[in-house]
Amino acid sequence: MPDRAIIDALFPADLPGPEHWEQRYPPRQLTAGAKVTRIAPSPTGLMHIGTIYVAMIDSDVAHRSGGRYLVRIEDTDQARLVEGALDQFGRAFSYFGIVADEDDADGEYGPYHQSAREDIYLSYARELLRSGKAYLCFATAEELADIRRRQQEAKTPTGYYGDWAVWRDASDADVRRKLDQGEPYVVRFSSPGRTGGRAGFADVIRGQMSAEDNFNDVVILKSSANDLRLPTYHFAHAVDEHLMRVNLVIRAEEWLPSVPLHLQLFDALGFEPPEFAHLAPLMKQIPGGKRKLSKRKDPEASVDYYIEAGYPAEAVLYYLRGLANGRLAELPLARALAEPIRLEECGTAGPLIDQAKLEDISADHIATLSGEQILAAIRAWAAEYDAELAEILTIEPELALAALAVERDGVGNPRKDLRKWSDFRNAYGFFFPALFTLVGPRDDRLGKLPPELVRAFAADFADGYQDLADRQEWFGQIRDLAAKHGFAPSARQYKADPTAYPGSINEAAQLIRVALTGSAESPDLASVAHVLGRDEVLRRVKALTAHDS
RNA sequence: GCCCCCAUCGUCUAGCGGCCUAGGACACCGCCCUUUCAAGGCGGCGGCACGGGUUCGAAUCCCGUUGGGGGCACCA
Repeated sequence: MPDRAIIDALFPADLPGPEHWEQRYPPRQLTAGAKVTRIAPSPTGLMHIGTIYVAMIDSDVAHRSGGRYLVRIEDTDQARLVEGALDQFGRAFSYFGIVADEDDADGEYGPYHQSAREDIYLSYARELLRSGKAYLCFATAEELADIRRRQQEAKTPTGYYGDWAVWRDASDADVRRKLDQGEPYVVRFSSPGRTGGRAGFADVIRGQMSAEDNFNDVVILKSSANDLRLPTYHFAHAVDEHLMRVNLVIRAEEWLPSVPLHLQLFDALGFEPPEFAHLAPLMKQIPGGKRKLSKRKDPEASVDYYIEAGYPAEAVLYYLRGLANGRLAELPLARALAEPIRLEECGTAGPLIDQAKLEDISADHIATLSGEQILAAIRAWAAEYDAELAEILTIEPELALAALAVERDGVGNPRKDLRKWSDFRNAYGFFFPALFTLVGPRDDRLGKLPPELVRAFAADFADGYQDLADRQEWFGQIRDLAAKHGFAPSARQYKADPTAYPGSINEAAQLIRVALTGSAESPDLASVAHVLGRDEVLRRVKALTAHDS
């Protein structure tokens, strides 16, 4: 046991002991079986879609059980903090409607960001030091690098343990000398584990597990040279879960190997460990294999990717829930969102994120929405990501509604041409004169039709154009003109003798389609024409009669 | 190098000893519908990684091999 005076001198004299924190954060009064869960993002960059995935599960499991779900910000790595990350977290959670019961804004067990919990960590670190369960380590970065190199050469496990852990049993005199010289130190956990030992533990998803026990004397308190004496993840994890009275830790599988260490930490601290549930990580397909979705390499790993593209939150959530519990993927969206997620049903193999599947889900979902709902969502999206569109929609909401009504209102099989809000500009932008560029007779989109024919056809069309209500009658205008200008009455007849016609009725219709929509693909032409109105139709068709300047 | 996790169509999965000739969804292909597209309808392609066991019987249980993923930081 080290000299207590040495240890106490390292901490503020008025630093409270553990009993203070125990009182300050008493056990929660919850019904039996209530789960307290937490999401613990680190503000070192944009939020990962996996964080939403886990948060959604955390929140669902907590609320189903009558428990609490909280957000804890893990900002112990002060060097890697990214400006604005916290704001982005807020936007991301709110976009997906994942609301915390407790966070920095509201909660009895805070502060909920670790950089404000220094005293708490210090208090428990001192306790471990006093009882000899932790020790001061003065090894420099160079010395540690050297140890690692030699271990790798000797093909022995890397780490600070056994004979390598020279400061573990250092004498008080040696420690005092270093301290007197003003050398910075870290606090290391004195692991009770030994090489070759085994550790068993239960995982809610995977059942009984067994792994090599931890024998590494990990750092629990970072360098004394830092302004803030902050803990490493492992130590903060043990202290925070206990004091926040979290009883179920749901996290990604990458943490599985450190469970033995965490269990040792909980035990050394005298804490009851929480239950663990380790989720399979979200993966990405790459040539020749798959790997964990990486924020650095994969744009679709970031939550912002989905928000900026304008995928409806419900669609993304539905997709994610299906990934968590396959059972939910078979259910209709509304039911799947209402059904509980069951940890026992979570898969153990990392699923690949399938963009095509998400888009299919999203298109199906948007097709169930009314024009008003779609417009409201697009306006909210555009306000943030497409200022020009936002302004146009503000000026002409009626036009937007009329455009969205085409093949949507009153039909059994609504159009599925919107997979995300950013698709709107492409699919419906042509309805708005401000977003439409007139098409001339030589435009590539008209195909191979000779410009003279295009001009003549368009002139004739404009001449006799009537804004007929009946779709068949409206289209009759094209049919009649097509016959007059020598187009084949059907694609079949045209195919039978392609040299006899400039094209078929298809090409004739396409001519008007391109003029009206600027695209070879569009909703029903007659409906489009009605929404556009007679004047706008004529303006666009007459542009086809223009002569080269 | 050491440790851990995982393994059913291209993808997500159902399956938890006989109901499996392995079911569904997405993707893909074909046909139908059709003035284009998006849909929709119908059909098709396509899988238990491999090798040993256990058993009357294995996708399902056990062992091994291979393959994939992750961990071994004063990052989380």
